[in-house]
Amino acid sequence: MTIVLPIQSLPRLQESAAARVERELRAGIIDLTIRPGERLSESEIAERFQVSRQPVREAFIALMRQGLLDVQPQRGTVVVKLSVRRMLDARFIREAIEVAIVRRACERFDAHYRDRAASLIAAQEAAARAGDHAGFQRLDSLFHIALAEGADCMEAWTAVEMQKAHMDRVCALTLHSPGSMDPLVAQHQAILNAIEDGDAERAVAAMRHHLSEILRGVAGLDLTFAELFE
Amino acid sequence: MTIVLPIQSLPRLQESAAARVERELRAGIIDLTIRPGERLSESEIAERFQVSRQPVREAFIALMRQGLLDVQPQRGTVVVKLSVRRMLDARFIREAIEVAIVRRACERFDAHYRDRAASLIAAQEAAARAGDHAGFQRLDSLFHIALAEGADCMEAWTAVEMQKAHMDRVCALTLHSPGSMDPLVAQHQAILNAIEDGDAERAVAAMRHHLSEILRGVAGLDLTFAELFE
DNA sequence: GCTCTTGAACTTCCATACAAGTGCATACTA
DNA sequence: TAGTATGCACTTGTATGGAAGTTCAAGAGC
Repeated sequence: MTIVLPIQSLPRLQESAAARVERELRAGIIDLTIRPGERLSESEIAERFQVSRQPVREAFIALMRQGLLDVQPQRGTVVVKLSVRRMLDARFIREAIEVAIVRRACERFDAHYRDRAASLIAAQEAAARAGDHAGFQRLDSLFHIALAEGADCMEAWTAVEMQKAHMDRVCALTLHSPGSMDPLVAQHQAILNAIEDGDAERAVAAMRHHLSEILRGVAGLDLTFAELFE
Repeated sequence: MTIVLPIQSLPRLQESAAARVERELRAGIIDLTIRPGERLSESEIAERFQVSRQPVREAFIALMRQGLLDVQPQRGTVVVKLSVRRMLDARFIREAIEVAIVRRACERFDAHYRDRAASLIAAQEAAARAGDHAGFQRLDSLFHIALAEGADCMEAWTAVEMQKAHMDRVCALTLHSPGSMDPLVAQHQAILNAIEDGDAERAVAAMRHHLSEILRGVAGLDLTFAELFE
């Protein structure tokens, strides 16, 4: 007797061409591999990815909605330049949502997610010691996601993620000195401690502090890299 | 001597076909003219709007990103059903951001926007007396926008707008009894008063109260209209 | 009667061709 | 020389045909 699995209900195994192009372009725009102000064209990108213009176009539109590309009809498409204003707007929105998340986490945050958050902090310590900045940043993201998931706010996280990109893009300019990651680990620990204690006000304050410290090293970058800013 | 205006720098006079389709479909989905669970198809919509399938496809993708359509590859596209969970998630995110907006408004809110907000409240009173619910809802939106604009947080408003759709969609089911609009006007007035006094805590409380009252009449609708909910 | 196969009728996804608009270099005119 | 057309090369926007995949029902085989 064979069991027939409902294959049709599974998500497609391979992501669409449009999704792949969007994902890769987005990563490049955020880590500044694709430079702010750079001119892109549908046909050029299509050739690079070996697909037709159509999926590229869909990716462009999606990235435009995220505020990462500026599609000018019949004129061209450019990567939007960095902007202090946009970065601060992103921080404002992100802080508003993440503060609400930790506030809720103080009410509902079961042991499973507490353990996960704790292990992510431990992993960050290791990454900091090893000087693995890329890994550190990935773990940082996972920590924030764990908070959102534990507070049952994943929809809110998707809203945060869009804003986060505008902060990450500016932060990608900062040089990563050896000890720069340690304070961030301590801040994560402070947030988690407050949540475990159920102390909402302390958790909120810790999150606000953390989000402000993330942007610590960006002051003056708009002057140093003036050509990348609008 | 003739002055040549830089026409090329103006935005295109006529919106693209894709934008038009998206705008009209979005409006229909939010006011439930297009019913939750209904099956759409690119070719059918293309024929209805007298355009090709391509711009329709782009509109579908955009609406999928907003959580309004569910595009299933090679299977079909359906209008996502209403969801109490999604509505509450939207309220959570919206409240987080709008609370932050009024908090900031208590610090920076110049006379121009104060007057505008006040006149919008007056207009809402008139609409309420006239029983013009559609106009009332438009003015409600404009009031919240005025707060965001006055607090210099327009980017935050665009984030709110996406979430607002999921609340509006459920609210579109409620019957509008004659006196149902008056409390909302009073709540707007309370928010504005607190902002004028620079009393952040009172403004925040007023906004939270307002947002909870908006969803006052929706309890039990998921049972009355079970077929529209997932 | 029940199970399995198969094919037709749909769907979304992608490739290609063409339409429409922009900007710039070049040549022409006063 | 300065100013003005004009055509070309480029862009994004739209239309259309076909590829790939899903669903469903009719019919063959047992």
